[in-house]
Amino acid sequence: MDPATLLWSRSLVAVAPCRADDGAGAVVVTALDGDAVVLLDAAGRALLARALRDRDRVVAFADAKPALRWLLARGIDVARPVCLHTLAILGGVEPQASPGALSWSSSLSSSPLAARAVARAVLDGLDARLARVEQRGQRKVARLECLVLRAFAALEHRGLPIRRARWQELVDEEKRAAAAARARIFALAGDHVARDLFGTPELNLDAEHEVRGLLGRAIGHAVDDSNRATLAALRHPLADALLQWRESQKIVTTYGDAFLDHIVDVDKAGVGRIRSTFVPLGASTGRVSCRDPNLQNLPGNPRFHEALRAPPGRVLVTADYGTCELRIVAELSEDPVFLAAFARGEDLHATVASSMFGVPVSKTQNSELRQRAKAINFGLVYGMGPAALAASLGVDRDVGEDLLNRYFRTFPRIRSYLEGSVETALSRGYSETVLGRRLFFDPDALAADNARGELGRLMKNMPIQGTSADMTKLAMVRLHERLLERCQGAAGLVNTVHDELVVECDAVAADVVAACVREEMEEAHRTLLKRVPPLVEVHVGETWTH
DNA sequence: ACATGCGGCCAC
DNA sequence: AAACGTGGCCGCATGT
Repeated sequence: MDPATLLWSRSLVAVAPCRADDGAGAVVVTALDGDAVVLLDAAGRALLARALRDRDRVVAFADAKPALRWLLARGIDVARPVCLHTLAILGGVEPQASPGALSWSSSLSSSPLAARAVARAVLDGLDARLARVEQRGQRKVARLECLVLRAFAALEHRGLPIRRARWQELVDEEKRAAAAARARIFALAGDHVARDLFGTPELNLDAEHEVRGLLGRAIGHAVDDSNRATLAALRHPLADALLQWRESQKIVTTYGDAFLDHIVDVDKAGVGRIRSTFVPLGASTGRVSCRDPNLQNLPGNPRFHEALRAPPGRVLVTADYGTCELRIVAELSEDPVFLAAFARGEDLHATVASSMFGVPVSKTQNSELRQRAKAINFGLVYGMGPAALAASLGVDRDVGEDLLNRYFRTFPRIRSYLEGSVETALSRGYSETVLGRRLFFDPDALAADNARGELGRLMKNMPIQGTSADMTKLAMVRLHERLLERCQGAAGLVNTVHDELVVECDAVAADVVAACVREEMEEAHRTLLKRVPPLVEVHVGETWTH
């Protein structure tokens, strides 16, 4: 069929990219009544670009994100993608349940013939996948998850800007620090470490059991593990040196050579790009995961964030939802003190402490009480118990228990909300976010005696963490479309870290873009949460700033 | 050469 | 000391 006719006359098409003999690639477009191969020469690209950016045309893919990224690299943007892979996850379709899935879900087919089979399988499978999604009540979630793939494809395509040489310097500094700490360790260890003929210590600091053995010999005190808390509690120079070595070595190994290898396209100003893979449904709660490399756990140290710098004439707009998860708790529990504190823009931790202890509290007045309230606020999101609270505050268990009792006595709505989360999940078999995102539990796990323990914490946490994910993804969809309208390709997302967005744009557009980011994030919040106002903190700078 | 589990640790 | 949620990456050790 004539490609132009097929593309313009159909509101639903399946698209599969493939290699082509000319090397530029091709796209197979399939509708219910025919297919067309579009070669990506200048004319083909123009035709596809016009047809696929049309908001009234749904474009289905086997696995949309890599396909969208492949198309973006060829100047083609898709306004309304649908992703069968995403629908399968939300529909609870096991990978084994769709035989041959691997054969047609690969993002780039080797020939138009293979791509045609993929596109037809997509069209054939779409209704069944949608039915499963509908059956699970995940239609709204599916719509969001499909639309957000467009933003993620663009984010990956653009890449995070980074000053390669500066990052290398920081890693080199850590290499020197690690070597110095290593020398201190072996000096302090003395005869407790065996040495070879040349005096080289025969102990591998990377081997946890060898480190424990050394600690046992040198300090005369056996330890069950060698994690940071244990080493710190030893209060021994050797343990301190080990902690310093671990800290530096972590940077060197995780953010060193392997990380630097991901930097590509370094420009004349020394700014390169990292194009990671984001997995929008990477976490069971609805959160995004990120890999190769993970851009969601970069060192918080400002020196590293300052190495993430836009090219000359460009800036980074960074924005995050302040106290996002506690606002969600306030919304869902309807606790009057929480709601009032957020409505008035108060310091929530101080207000909570003041309510609990009946005395005035601020960052300067009775700040130790504020610290306790903050620890509880932080932990309750995770379904924390008294022991964990005591540990995080460095107090005895019974003190932790008293604190938690006092907390729930002061905020009974929070207790009943959290208990309600568990009851609802146990009776329905799933936990749910504000948008309606569901996490279904294994019936065997629900039937287990300890379902209220480990599973209970997950049931308390999922609606909170998941609603935060709903909000950030909604903001991404809104912002991506807004920036396309406002700035064409000149501004775009370059990272997202759970409750934070990072956008790169021209310096002269910084104020306009910052306002867009704020508005779309606030509007995403208001779409989901009606009782709590949004708090979006926005920064503009040449580097990633907090 | 790959995969898996684990301890440890980075982020939110 | 830790006994709270979600991830990914490192090295080691063990398996195929």
